[in-house]
Amino acid sequence: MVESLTAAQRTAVEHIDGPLLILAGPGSGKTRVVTHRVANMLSRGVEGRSILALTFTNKAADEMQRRLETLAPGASVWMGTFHKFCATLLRQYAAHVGLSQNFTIYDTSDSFKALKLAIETAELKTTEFTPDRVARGISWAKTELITPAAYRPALGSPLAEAVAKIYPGYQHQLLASNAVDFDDLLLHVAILLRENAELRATLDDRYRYILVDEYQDTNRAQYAIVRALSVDHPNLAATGDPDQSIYGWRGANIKNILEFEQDFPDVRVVRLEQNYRSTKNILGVADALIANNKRRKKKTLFTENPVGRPVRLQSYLTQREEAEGVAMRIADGVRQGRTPRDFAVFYRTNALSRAFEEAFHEFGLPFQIINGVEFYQRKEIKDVVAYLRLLNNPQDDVAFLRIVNTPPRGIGKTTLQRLREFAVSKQLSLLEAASQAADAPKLAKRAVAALAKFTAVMHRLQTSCADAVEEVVGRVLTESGYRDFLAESDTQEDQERLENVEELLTVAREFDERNPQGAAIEQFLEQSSLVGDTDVWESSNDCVSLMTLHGAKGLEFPSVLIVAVEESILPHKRSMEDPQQLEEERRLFFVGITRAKEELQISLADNRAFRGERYPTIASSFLRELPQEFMDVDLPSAAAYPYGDFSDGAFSADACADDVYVDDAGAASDPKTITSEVANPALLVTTAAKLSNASKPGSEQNPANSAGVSPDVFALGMTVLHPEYGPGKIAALSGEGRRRRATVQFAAGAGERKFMLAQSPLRPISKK
DNA sequence: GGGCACTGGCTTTTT
DNA sequence: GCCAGTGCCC
Repeated sequence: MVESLTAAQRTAVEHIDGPLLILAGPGSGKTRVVTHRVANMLSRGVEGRSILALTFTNKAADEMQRRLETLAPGASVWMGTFHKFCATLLRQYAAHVGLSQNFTIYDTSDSFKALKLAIETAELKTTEFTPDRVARGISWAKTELITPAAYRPALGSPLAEAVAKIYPGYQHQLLASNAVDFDDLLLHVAILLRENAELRATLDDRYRYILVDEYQDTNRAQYAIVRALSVDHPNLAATGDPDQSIYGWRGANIKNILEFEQDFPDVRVVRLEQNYRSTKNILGVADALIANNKRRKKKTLFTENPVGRPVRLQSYLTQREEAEGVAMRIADGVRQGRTPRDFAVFYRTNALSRAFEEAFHEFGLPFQIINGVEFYQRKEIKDVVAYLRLLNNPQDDVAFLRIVNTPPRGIGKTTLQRLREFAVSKQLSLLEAASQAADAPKLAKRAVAALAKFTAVMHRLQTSCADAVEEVVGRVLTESGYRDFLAESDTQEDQERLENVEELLTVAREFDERNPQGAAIEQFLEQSSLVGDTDVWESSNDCVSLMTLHGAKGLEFPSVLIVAVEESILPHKRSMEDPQQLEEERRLFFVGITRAKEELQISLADNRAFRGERYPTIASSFLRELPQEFMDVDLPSAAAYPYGDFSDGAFSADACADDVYVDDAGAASDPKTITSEVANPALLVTTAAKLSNASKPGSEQNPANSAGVSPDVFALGMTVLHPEYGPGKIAALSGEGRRRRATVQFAAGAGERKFMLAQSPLRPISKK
């Protein structure tokens, strides 16, 4: 097996003891090297159980596992995400940090609720800062390994002061609920290792060989964990690529990889620079782009692959045309012998996916959205899972509050308010408090009875906890009344919810099949909180994949289309000010480009709807960093203003490398760059004005819809005509002017629909 | 106590 | 455009 490797790859594969840093460019066969290395270690007598392979995503872990399985069938090497590893460890040592072994893992929205509870309990006012920002502050502290006790607000930062006030209460709330948030999984373990020398030594010895994938994405907590396990046995192999560091926003510290060599002086560094994935054109574009970053380790990417087709840069008039154009390209490709799964569409934010979904529907192209609204995030699924959580961990207050009145049992705000007061005063969990509700002062008889009903449900369910998960879920659905509640509803939404809930039964069954020895609900819950449903994504589905650029990391496709490459989308608005964040945006683009094996199209639209309104766009400043020698540029529309000089070859990376962060005035002084024209405010204004005139008939004050009717004309009870749904009656109205909305009840089976009147094709056919 | 309608606020990316 | 929180009415 070793023969098929290059010299650099072989060096990495044959390295066993001592620290190793593999700097692996995109498509350089990193996973192959890592798995071969593990196989090599095993064949040299290293025990599987002493090897620990940590990844950042489940996807990466699965892929590694799969590839290792073909090289060394049956090897039992621990592979998984940091979070999963920490969860497993923490279950063993829960008592050390004040948890019980059956603790719950809160996802972001659960944590958010816990935070609000903490704020309420402490009767703190957070008028100044939204819980959202406080949550981020706490999360940041946790990834920096700062405990509530150690937290010191930065001087002169009101937000930090708010965090300082709330953080201890939040952490108390979590511990009282026997729960952890995502950051806690790492934090608790890192602290545990720091403060318990004996345990640290034991684990260091247990996991003698550690591999960390995507090392550039590790945060301080992860770094601390890995370091703590590599003191006596510093056999740490880190793989990564600083150019693909795209998680700085959640605390990833690119320094960890940039300074690896200082951390481990005897490290062997291997550079994998040959790319086996992409064509010369694609790689050329990627390489030129990333050369604009200053904070990096220089790498020379090269490939022996064919030149391939030029990279296309394509503009469209509207986002709709972009979506249709992309769909059409893919449909063409399929006609010429490709298959849908060869294609992927990448966008910066999930919100951009909609236009493509619609266009793909229209063209009859099968597609799947990776990490859209995840299954486990859906309300109905979270509801049912909350029952399981409360069964598994009766202290889980967030779960309690979620389901105590779901389905409705006549338990309202006031009741819960009083119940909470009672619980706090008696130091009880909410479920305990509920079962002693009769003793609570201020609680009405009716409320006590309603609570008793709920606790009775939970007690009945408790008796069957040990059964197969599918059975438990089934009983939850029946006993709780949730299934009947959904089944009796006649809205279509609830019917879909019912289907999803039934789907959860399938998920549970599959889980049972995989864990025949009757693994507890606990594992099922852990899976549901730590593993998204990305596993569903398999190349087995012959679908076009739609995903964010972040989601694309680690994947590859024969043909890639990156869309909406526009200023304030890529780079994102929030990242444009700060040079470091801007570099991260560039890396994100780089990651997207380097996913492509054979074909790449980069596109943008001249105007785009945002929050329901149209805006003219500005081409991404990154585009001018792409060398046109590798490209085929098609910018047909008049509004392609930023590209006036494209054909002059003003786009070499060097020409622009230094003024990436320069403000408008600075860039405008150079007439040869794109920004020079983008930055011309006058030009922009003209374009904007032209566009809004073209796209909005009628004046700003008196907008008319596509049927030429002003929104003001519509009135409650009026009969209206829709070209597709036919006649209907206006059931509700709200808003004013452009934002005026109507709910229309249609006669012919179209049901009830909502419209923005100014954009709808509705027209009145009779007054009242 | 529950349901509905309206307003306002916000939208990056994910374990 | 969407959701969540709020306030109002039954």
